[in-house]
Amino acid sequence: MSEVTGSGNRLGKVIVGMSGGVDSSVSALLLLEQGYQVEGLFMKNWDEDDGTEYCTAKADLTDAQAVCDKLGIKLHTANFAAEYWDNVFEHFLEEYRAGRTPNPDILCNREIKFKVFLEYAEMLGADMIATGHYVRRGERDGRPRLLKGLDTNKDQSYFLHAVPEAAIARTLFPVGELEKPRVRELAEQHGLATATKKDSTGICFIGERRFRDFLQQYLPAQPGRIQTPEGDDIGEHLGLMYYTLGQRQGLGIGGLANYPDAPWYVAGKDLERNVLVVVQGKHHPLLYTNTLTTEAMDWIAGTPPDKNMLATGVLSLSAKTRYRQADEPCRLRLRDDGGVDVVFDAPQWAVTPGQSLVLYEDDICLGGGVIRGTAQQEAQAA
RNA sequence: UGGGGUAUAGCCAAGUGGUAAGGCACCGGUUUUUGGUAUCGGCAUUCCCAGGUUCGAAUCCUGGUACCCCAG
Repeated sequence: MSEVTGSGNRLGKVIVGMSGGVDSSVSALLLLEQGYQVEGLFMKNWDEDDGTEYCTAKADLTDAQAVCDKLGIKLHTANFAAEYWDNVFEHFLEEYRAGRTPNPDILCNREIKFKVFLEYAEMLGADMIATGHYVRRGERDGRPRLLKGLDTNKDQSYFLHAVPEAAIARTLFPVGELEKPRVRELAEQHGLATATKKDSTGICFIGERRFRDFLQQYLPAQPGRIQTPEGDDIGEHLGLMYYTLGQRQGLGIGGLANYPDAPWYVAGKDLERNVLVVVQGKHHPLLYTNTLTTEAMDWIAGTPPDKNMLATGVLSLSAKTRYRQADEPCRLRLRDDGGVDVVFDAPQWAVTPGQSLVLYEDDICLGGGVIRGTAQQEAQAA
């Protein structure tokens, strides 16, 4: 364990995005030990009149401040709520209105943390920024690459796949080199207030909440029928936008006289008829597909892999269709509109439009794109 | 108002004299920087109602009530 040097200007000034959690706390600690000139910045990007949320944001700021005090570094604060609303949340709602299931945190990283925050940090004189993400920055052919975190259980590259190379080049990810238990251990050893704080979940900056109730504040209910693919009417839904493919909870479908005992899962949305299509059993065939198409891709390198290399299959590509899912081997074809057609070796469960397909070549995250649909889904729609 | 059948938790449903299975739903915890998934736990002092038989009844008997089916 190197000792805290404090002085170091030779490595430059780094501003760490401090969330009030243990990961960003330890990131700041590690950078200090490595000899950087470190400052923190706490972002508040969601203005909520709701009392409880206000309190957790306030508690997070208090924690971030406590850690900075302990480390002897300055903490800046910033409010990017306007940018968050315009560049993340509006799009989030638009996707839901279209019946899809967006991942706002991916946009939040591209638009806020690695854009607005980066620019703001540079304005404050930073040479680099840092975050508490579990990813690593590597290099290939002299260019920076986004790599999975060393702790594969915590890897967060899925959320950063849309961040461009130029931003990756200016960011440090100290905890990406560590296993999570080690991060907590370091926080403990250095007496950081966040050492045993529970990991936060829920939409970044918005937090945990009853999701359907939250959406209902922005998207009015539009009740309709719940039906099986055969057309049997077995229940009522509150509005197609409140459900997502593969969802089990919240359907309210109890035991039915002429059906087996298995639970029901959402398999599709018929926007025309406002019907939620459900199937029974986790392994119903309608929940599986091995092909999908995406919207225009975000390639971290700025350009897609070489067409010939894709065609010959020399690249061993894998991809996931949602966070915390094993990468699955696949092949892909580039389309002229910037999207890709993907074929997985094995069928994938509940591939969901609006979520992102993220591509990997071993540990290297190549980029990804929003899932438009599967061949099966398009056939159903037609 | 002749015959037959069924009444067990929000729903489906086992149990036919020995002290209420199971599943789904729902609620809570865990996992998780999206949504979702998964996982663990909770969930009928009581079996349509009222009497009776019995050491003991959801289970047997009697009388009601409700619903279903077939005959009208």
